[in-house]
Amino acid sequence: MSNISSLKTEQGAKSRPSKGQTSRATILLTAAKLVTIKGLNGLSLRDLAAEVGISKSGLYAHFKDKEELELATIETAAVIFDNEVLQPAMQAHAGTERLKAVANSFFSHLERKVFPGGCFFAAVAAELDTRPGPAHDRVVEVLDKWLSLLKQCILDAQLHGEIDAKADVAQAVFEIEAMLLAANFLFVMRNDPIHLTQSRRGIDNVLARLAVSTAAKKR
Amino acid sequence: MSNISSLKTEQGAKSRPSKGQTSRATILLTAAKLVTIKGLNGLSLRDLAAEVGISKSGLYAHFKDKEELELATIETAAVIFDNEVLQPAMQAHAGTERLKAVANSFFSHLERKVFPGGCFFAAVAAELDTRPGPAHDRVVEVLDKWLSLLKQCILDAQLHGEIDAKADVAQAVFEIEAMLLAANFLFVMRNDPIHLTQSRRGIDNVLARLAVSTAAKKR
DNA sequence: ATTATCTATAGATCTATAGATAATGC
DNA sequence: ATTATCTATAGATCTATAGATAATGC
Repeated sequence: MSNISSLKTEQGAKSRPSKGQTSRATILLTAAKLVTIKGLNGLSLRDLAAEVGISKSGLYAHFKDKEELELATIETAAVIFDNEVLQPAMQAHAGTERLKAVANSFFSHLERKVFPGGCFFAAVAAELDTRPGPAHDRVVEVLDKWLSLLKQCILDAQLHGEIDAKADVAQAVFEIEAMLLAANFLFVMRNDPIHLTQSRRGIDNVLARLAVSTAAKKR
Repeated sequence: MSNISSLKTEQGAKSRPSKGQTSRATILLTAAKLVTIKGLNGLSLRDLAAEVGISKSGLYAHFKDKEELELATIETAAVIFDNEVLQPAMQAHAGTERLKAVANSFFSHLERKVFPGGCFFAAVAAELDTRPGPAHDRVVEVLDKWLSLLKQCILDAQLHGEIDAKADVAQAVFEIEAMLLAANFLFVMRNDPIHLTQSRRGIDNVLARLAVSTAAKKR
């Protein structure tokens, strides 16, 4: 509760936001965090309004209906994820170095609880996987972009000779993604950073195998 | 809708169950399936009653309140998972053979859509990870038992000399679990069995590495 | 943005009743 | 055969809460 609303204090203690300034951005940041705990479905406008500190009707000044709020929340989460995880990793050199940087910034965003319920898109994807609609489609888009980034890292690593040019790229992406998903799942469930270490080592193990073994044929 | 309720026809067309026989078991089977689509939270008594074909009040003849129904549903899912995934695998010899059997029966239960939304416990765990309560605790128990089984397979494999006795068991369990979680996540999301194949190969890759490399030191 | 209000739906409770079974009387 | 009783259910209804809208204030 209070620990969530306190997160908006990042805006600075200097100018305490007057109620009239409780902006769309604040609503969406709060919504994005709450969604990882309660789910898109479980997030009620009442709870959200209370958490933000405005009335329920105040939300309707910013969003036509709940669906519009949900879609905007997803966009906000995508921007946060981009800023917190993707952009920092793009500083690293392409290839395995960048892949490890992606993993590390992902782990960091879990540890710092950028979203209290772990990776926003893992949580929402699991909730929406069997429920069609625009929200589902948008989440799948973000995940596809994420997997494309992982794939590009593998391809670059091949160009740089860091991993075997004959390696099965899709298989490598699957295994890396598996390590990251498991890190999120287990870390959120047990709140034990050991799982981040295990995931990091798991990725290293995958990369080590691909760097050496030229015998890894596809069946 | 209809495809879910039709699943109870396994009881046989011979003795069409009279309304008086619409049993607790039918309710719980239907509930377990629906939960993997709508979530524990998203499952309304109205929807469940409609799906089963009884009135809302009929549900209260079997369960004190929704929480009792949720807990009973989790128990039912645990029994189904045991029958569909764990028991078949226990037929295989202990060690890597059993580990692969567990994975295969897990994949099979996904492909056959024993639960339409994929692995019941992965779905519910993701939903409940940050929401305390008896349901959460019970789900964690089931997952712990599951991870213990994977661990025992690795230990047996070490005894049989199938994998390096110096291998880090917890790390191996993490990596195997990662492959299984990713299989569920991606298969449910895309409905493409390629992800089951990738997961199977991922597990083979982990086991192959542990069988050979005695150089795999921790850190 | 607020307050007041609306409609739909959530979980839950109550009363009535259908159909079956058990106990009893003749 | 009769009466009492049991079990499982339907239908009506209650309170709380969901999303949503209208009128209004600053």
